[in-house]
Amino acid sequence: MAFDAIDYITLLMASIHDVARAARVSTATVSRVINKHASVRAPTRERVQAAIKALHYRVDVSARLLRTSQTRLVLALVPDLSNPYYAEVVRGMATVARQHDYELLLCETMVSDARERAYVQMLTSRLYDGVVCMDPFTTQRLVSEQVKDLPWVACSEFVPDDKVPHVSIDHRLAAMDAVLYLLAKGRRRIAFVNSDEKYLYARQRREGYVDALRQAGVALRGDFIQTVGGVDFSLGELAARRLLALEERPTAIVAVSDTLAIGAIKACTASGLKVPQDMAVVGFDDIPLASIFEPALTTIGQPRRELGERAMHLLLLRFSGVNPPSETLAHTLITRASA
Amino acid sequence: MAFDAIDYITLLMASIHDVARAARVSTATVSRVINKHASVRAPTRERVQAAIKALHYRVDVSARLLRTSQTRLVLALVPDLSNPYYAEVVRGMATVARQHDYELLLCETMVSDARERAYVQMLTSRLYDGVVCMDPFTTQRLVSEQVKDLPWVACSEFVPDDKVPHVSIDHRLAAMDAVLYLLAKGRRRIAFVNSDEKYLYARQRREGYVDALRQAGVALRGDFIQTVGGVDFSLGELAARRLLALEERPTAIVAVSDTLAIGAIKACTASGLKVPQDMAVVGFDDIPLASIFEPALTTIGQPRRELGERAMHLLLLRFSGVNPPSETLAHTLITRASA
DNA sequence: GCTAAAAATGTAATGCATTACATTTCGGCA
DNA sequence: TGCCGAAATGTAATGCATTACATTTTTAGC
Repeated sequence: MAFDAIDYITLLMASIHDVARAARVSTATVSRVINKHASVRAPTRERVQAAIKALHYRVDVSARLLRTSQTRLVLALVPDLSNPYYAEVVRGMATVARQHDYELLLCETMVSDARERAYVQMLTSRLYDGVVCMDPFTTQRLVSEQVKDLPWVACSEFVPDDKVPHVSIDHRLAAMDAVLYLLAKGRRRIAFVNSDEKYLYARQRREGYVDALRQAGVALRGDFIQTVGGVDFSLGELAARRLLALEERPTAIVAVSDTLAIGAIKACTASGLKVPQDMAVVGFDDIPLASIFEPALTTIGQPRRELGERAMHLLLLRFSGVNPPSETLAHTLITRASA
Repeated sequence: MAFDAIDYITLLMASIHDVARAARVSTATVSRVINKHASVRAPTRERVQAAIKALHYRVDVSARLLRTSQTRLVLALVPDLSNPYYAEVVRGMATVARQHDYELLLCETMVSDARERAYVQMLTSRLYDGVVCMDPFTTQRLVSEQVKDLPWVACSEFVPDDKVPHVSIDHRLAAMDAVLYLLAKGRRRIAFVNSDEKYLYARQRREGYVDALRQAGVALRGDFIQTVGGVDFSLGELAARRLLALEERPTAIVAVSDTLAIGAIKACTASGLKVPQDMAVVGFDDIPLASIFEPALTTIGQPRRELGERAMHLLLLRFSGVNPPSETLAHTLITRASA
């Protein structure tokens, strides 16, 4: 590629002054053209637009930002992109954001630890007009202490009793529903596969599991609760293997995510058990795979897209100075083959 | 919460001047403390840090940016987050980026169409020091014409013969390997399930499929190529159903993604076929699910993490003014139960 | 205790777009 | 043709951190 005139100009990154000079107007007029103010005459506007084009001019967001302190950028903090749960939630957020001329950016937060400084730096950079946080509530509590002046809403995970608005299902009730369903099907020996109690959902679902059993008068067994620290398929397998190694095996498993449930099913069938006959399995989230897997997964469906949409709506409300109430959306028990 | 002094200050968003005044130093000294210059005496530094803390001061990135034109932010353009392929690639990018003090942000680009303006605006905002693009090459071509002055590398997808550095596997060869493997297993009637040829990988893999059959002297059949426009499980099912409806059914399927392959298997078993006996299926990408699914998926593995890592390395090289050569990484055929 | 060199700190220009307010130009009407 | 109000355009201040260069303070050596 030759080093021609256009490249040269591009290299210099034309400013609004260059455009103004080229179009023989003032910077104010250029700014008016850029921001579509009505009071610019057509010939002037055209001259300016031609200059913008010729010079490859683009607004420098940082300079604009310096005056308007608005980026129309929203940040979504997603703990783990390999968890298919988040994809649809994020899509809900992005859709609503774009309807209102905001752009959604994502940051995967759990990639490495000991990044708290970078994390806080990012949030205090004033580069984003707001944040939707899906991080574990344990993290949220820490971070929100340090980040005071940024419109902030929580989605799925939230600090209970906090003034930060959030959108979520009722995790405790959802887990109860799963357990009650299994009880209704005649299962008594119900195990619980949990991910990591740094997540509120994990804590509350465990509580729901415990409460449901208690209500039904079924004795709790500590070794029926397997907490494996994540939601990978392999961790589901691990949990199931442990459960199968017990003297008295469970006959049903509630897992806090579909991926764990699928891993568990895999381990069960691998050791010759039939699902659901020998082992009923209920998952959580109704990820796309849940209906495809064999056996198709009975699961607690979350309105994932809606969760994202509502979360973004709450954030937009915060932008306009309102402090909206939190919302609890309805979950659904989706019965398929696995239980 | 009471409207106390600290809230008030926070509301006003203290600037470097406020800190300077509070610490009885100049703004230059505050700046030096912030940026960890050596030449500030300990007592001064402490005074400044105390003031920063007391005033809840945070650097305004847009102002800093205005002078330094560096954000240490890198943008990754990801077409589709629900495709599990990308999660690991992105993780590779993020890891390398953070090692070099860059933060990786993601933008899901295929959420809605007719967004090209927003897209270009985002890329010309000068808010990012560089971009790693995984968008379909058809899009890349269009966009890169409009975005001239941003360090740019491509990952997996790329515009052939372009000067933009990229990292990818050899898609054509990979598809050939899949087909050759099936041929070696004695299958002749091999179908191909494709996603969307706006992706280079789709085009090149189809070419590989065609070339492999041609080399083996197997006649091509147009109806054995099913292009379904995406990689959802359900599209895989759709493609398989179409193939099964043919007078002369294929006995093997190569799908351009594991999700399509799994959908196809599902459709096959649903109509009573046994995989791999009646229908051998080979997928692409070796997503986590591939080894968990029943039957476990034979697939072409991509070094996903490494693709991301290398792509970010290329971008970092671009930052230092180098125009590095593109890289082709090795794929692997991973044989499991499905073929 | 004095001086020169080094270290610490300060001054002020700079980057770029926005916008309140000031000025010029235009169109319409007498 | 001349004048007025409206429309169009221009002027210049502003936001905030960085940094070259200038100035002050400290330190070391004698």
